[in-house]
Amino acid sequence: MPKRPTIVDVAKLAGVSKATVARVVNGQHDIVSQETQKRVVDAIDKLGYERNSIAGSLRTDKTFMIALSIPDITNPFWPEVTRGVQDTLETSEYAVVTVNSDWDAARELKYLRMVRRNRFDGLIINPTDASSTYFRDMEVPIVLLGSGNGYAGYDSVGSDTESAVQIALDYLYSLGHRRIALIAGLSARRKNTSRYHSYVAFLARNQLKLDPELVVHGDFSLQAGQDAMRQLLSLPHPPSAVFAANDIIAIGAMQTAAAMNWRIPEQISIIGMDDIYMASTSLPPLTTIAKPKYEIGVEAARLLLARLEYGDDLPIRAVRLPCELVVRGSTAPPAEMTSRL
Amino acid sequence: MPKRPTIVDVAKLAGVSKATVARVVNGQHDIVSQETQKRVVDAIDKLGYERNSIAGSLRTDKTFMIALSIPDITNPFWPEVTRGVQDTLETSEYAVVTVNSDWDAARELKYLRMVRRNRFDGLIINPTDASSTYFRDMEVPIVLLGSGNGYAGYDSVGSDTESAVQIALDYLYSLGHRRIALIAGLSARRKNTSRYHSYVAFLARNQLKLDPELVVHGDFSLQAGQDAMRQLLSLPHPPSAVFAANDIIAIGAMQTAAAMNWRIPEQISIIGMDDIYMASTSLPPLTTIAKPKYEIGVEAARLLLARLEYGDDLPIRAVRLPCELVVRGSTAPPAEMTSRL
DNA sequence: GCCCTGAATGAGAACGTTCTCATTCAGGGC
DNA sequence: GCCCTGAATGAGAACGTTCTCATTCAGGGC
Repeated sequence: MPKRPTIVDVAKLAGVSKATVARVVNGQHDIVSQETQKRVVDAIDKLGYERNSIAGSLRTDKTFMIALSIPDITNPFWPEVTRGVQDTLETSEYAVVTVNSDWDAARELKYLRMVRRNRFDGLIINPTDASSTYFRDMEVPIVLLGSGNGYAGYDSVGSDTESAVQIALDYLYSLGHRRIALIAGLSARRKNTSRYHSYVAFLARNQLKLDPELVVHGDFSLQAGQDAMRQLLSLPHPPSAVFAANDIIAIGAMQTAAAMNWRIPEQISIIGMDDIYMASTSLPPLTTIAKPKYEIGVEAARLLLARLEYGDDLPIRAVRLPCELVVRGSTAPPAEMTSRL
Repeated sequence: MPKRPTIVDVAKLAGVSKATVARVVNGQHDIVSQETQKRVVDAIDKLGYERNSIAGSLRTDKTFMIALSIPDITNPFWPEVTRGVQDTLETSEYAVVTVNSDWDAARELKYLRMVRRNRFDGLIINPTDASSTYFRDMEVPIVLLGSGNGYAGYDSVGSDTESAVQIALDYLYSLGHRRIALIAGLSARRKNTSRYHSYVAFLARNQLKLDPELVVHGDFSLQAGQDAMRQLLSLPHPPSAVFAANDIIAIGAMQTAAAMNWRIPEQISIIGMDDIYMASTSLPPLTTIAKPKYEIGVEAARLLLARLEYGDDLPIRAVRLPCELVVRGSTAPPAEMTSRL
């Protein structure tokens, strides 16, 4: 395999110094005379020269590589976020290395070390709980995906979950529902507590009584949704509507309802959160709160680009993007409970 | 921001040459005396030295970066393949840059140039039709995702779609179905023609007549599945079962069937292909042919690693992984058509 | 005619590794 | 005591850029 041509080969063929070739390659056209420029370009074409960005990175300490650390690309929430990050960074010539932390602090730490070793220019990360302490030594701009709670000093991008929950619950209320259940995610994690708080606030605002039987906890799985729904529908006085902490739970809940011969939405309304692709393909299609997934990715990339350009001159920003109610087929006004077959 | 320590700083502190530090850092412990080794390790710890892999890459011409080019990470088929690639390459210390070609040859070409410029060590790609000619100048090992037809000279990993289609159709036949429709993908693309051929072969093998009305073409979208199903169910003599070219089409078909008040699977059986996550969350859950997505990614990464290690000494390999029938709730023996409500 | 200015270009160090040779030196054989 | 061997270590070039200064030189002002 013949060696690839370098800037020196081009310089020799064009009869100029490598400094001049570098000027042409890096687009400082104004500084090089027309005539010289042409000679250089011709030589480049003739040799098929391509700039070696590794060598450039060594000199400039800039790699144009960014790491994106997410829990799992296989989880339907993340591909769109990833796509938003990729599309935005690519237009500025950055390449994105996506890694999956699997919510595992040890894996995450391994990737943080990779970021340092490979001299990546920046990091966008949905952090595990443990990572805060490691960030200190990163020496590289970091943008957080998520609330950013517990990570002072970094830009962050998240969605406005609190008001989104209010929108969902208000919608169910406006349909006439008064007995509304909550299937929350794992109570140990902060964001779910926030959903619970929003739920309590909603009840208070509408003078509704909090019925502990209507609040079920579980993780974010299909199974959790199925189990929770079985529990709710077995109550002596079941809810007429269910708000699930995410779409996967909601779809699990719908499966159980269908299996127990409850008709959705005639006998029970269900509303989810996230608006993953599946939400539109379930039967019935799921009413849900759409999180701006792609935009979250775009915005995170923008914050990082700004930080890369201006460094610490910029104030820390915490961007909260609005969510949106998407009404599909899983919600309707409540029916008389007695009409159940 | 203080400059990061280099191998020279370590050498100075440990009182040895940088060659010796390099030997320790690169794990050639046997060559360095115990005593010297300890001094070097202590110095590394004290300074917090971390090897600069950019500088190493310049010298060794090895970047430990791999590019993975897929159509779109947002398409539910690809995240699992991606995960398989990432998990496998990471254990060999490679980082993976995932890019989305969007089936666009110009985008793809842009990424191929990036691979060259950044001196990536290898490429795993699901190629657009146009790319064959560009591969010549890549000077880097390439593994193809897909059939590899039309790209002689490269390793490839795909699934055995032909026999998978036979398995699906045989299953429907074994349930008693004799009037089986095919919703094919775009006929312009080779792999769908292959599905059509398998369908025709199945009919011939079982002495069934080919009814052109039972073959509908479309693209791979939900919409296409919906339209095709409407067409099929409006026939004077509708099919009792439908084989869809992928799960998205199948789910679209189920939605239309439900909207037209056909009961699945009692009145119409539907079978898909791919086994994306959604297939298990639809109502009813979709019977489908599971493609080994994660394994495809793993195998592609393995082929690439082998090629990176042994170069042209290895023969070209075309791996075909078996598919598997996953029976869920969308298929059943055919009912009397007259029992339709 | 001389000097000054600024445009155009070149020389060469530097980035932080790796890797080839060269050098040092202890210990054993005679 | 001398030589040889091999283990341990060091010197310094090289990878291909970028970038700072230095140099060249044409043209204009006086």
